[in-house]
Amino acid sequence: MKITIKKIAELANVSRGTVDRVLHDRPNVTPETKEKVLRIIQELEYTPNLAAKALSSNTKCITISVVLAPDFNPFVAEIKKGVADAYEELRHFGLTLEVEVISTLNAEEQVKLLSRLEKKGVDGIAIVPIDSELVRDCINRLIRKGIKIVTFNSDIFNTERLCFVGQDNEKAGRVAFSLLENIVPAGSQIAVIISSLKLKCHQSRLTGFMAMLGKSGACIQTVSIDENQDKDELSYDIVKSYCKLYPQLKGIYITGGGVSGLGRALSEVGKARKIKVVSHDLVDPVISLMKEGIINFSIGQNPYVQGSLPVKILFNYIFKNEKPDREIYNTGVDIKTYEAL
Amino acid sequence: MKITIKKIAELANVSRGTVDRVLHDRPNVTPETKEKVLRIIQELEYTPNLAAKALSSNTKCITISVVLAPDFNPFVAEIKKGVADAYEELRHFGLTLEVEVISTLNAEEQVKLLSRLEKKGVDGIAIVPIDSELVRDCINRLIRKGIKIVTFNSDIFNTERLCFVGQDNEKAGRVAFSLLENIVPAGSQIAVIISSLKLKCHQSRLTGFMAMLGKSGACIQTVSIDENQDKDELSYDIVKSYCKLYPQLKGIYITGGGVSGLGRALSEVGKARKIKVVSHDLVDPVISLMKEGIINFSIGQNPYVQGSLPVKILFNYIFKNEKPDREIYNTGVDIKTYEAL
DNA sequence: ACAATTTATGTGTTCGTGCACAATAATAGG
DNA sequence: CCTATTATTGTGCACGAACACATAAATTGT
Repeated sequence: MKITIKKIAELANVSRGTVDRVLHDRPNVTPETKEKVLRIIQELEYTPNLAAKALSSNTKCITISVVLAPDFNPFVAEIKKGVADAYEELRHFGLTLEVEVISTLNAEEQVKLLSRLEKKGVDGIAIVPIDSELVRDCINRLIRKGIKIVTFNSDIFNTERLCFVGQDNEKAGRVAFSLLENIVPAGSQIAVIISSLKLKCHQSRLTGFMAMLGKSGACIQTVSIDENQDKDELSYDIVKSYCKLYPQLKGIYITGGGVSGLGRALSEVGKARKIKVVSHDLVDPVISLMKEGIINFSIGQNPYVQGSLPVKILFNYIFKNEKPDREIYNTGVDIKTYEAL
Repeated sequence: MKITIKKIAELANVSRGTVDRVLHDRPNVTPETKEKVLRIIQELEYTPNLAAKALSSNTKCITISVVLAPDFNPFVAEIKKGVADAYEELRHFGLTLEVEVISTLNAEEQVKLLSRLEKKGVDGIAIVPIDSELVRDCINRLIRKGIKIVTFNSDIFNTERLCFVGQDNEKAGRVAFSLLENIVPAGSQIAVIISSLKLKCHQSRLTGFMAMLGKSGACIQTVSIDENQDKDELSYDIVKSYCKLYPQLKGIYITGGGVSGLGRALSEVGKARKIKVVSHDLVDPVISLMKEGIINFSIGQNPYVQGSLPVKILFNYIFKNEKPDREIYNTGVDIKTYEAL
């Protein structure tokens, strides 16, 4: 049995127009009428027919922009695929989509782009925000203007963004630990190279990793934690010094970039494939090193979903008025070996 | 710029009705008219507005049935979630969905169910087919009657099913090898327990696994391959004899069920956590054993996609007349540790 | 009390397709 | 040549929601 506006109107002894006004919370309806209609709507569990909705309001399409930096590369392809699929699914409902790619990780440029989108009058934005005051203020301004914003891949705090779609970094850290624990002998010494202790996502990875260490039965020991700022040169130096300081070192967990430097150092000191390595993401240097067997596992974060879900969330909110049911949507913690790519 | 049937009609100097006839390949259009209209359609890259399409033809909805056996359990929840999400996405286009659960792996019952669906007049069926002549014949009969069928999770050969959605088992086998190679010392002896050498999917897993052995640089050796018919008792006996015959055994790859028996045997001979184990799927006994550390990795196969994709494929074919672009859709080879669940 | 407003409610039309039916053109049969 | 038949083409309406506009009821001011 199909519930339509017309049917509700009949049951409530009012016209279609009145039901429409109630549904859209428009003025000029007496409280009693409104309540009566609302009750019937709830009783019959009315849900609007999206096809009809799209058809009738297709003159004024929804516009959603996806903003992403093209730097983290093999990633971006998957993100774009996710965005494209979501669009294909939703365009029939009157969604217009624009993908804006900024070529730098520059906060000013991102703000400039956001301001342009604001002027253009987009309804929603999915963005990988750069964590800076400039961007934060800009995002909050757009949100106050009624533009809906979802962050993905990397979050930005103190904003009223709808929600965030990205990895559960603590879980990723726990998984990294369990992988290392599996591939090194019991009691082994392992070390951690973290991008920056200041960055939330890397902090979380470390937190998750260390939490596992604290558990009973943990059979490896962490001997050192160093920052490499995602830099190959720093990784290189750090790994070289590790090999000197800890000749018994059996594993390294590297939370971010700079894997090439690590690979070079390990090869030079003849420890490649002897010291086991767990890294993150499936960027090109990681894939190469996995192929060579120098990196044993890398933890992926499902860029496809990071592309598709924000678009869907924005659409559901703007078009269907369905609020996202949580503030953080975690994409997978995907364990990858070279063969599993 | 939006291309509609009306616009095409104007450009071709014909009526909407004629364009409609051309679009649906209906009779009574002169070849010249048809060609003219077809040319314009192609030139303007007309794509029908799905919303309008759904709206106009929502009296005669498409009906798709999903048939699955509830045996492989935690799985089924995810499959159902996938089905539900696909439905939620497509119901606005006039899709009706029915999920039929058969409680046995009995071929006759499955045939009975299929015949019922046939009489009922469903448009499409997504099914985990039981590999038997009975089912094969039945499926082919329904297909000849015009019912579209997609298989998932497990395929059935010599049928004209639209396509199959399931795991790439050879890849899974390769991944299993790489996991074992990572977690046992170089040169270790490992053994394989396969469900049945007669079942295609398990064969493929073994093929993938052995292919890796053949590669240069493979640093483990396989000492034994045995069938356990998914039975715990057989696993138990096999593992016990392994431990006796190969005191140096360091790893086991088990391609199917019967993991509990394996776990029991390992514990009894004091080899639990000493012999590393890679298994398949995330059924309850596997999860328990992963928690205990007895199974180190299990390879999942993305039941969510196995639920959602067949529904989408059927819908696209029946509603939009879009043929699937391949015959086999591989769902992921998901490496799982207990922490990554 | 009556016109001018404001507030509440009702109606008609639009979106793009699909399909039933109406109208016209072409052909066949006598 | 005219009618019966068939092939071809054209038109109207329905689907369900949104919105502009039309009407009716209630309120205000004088």
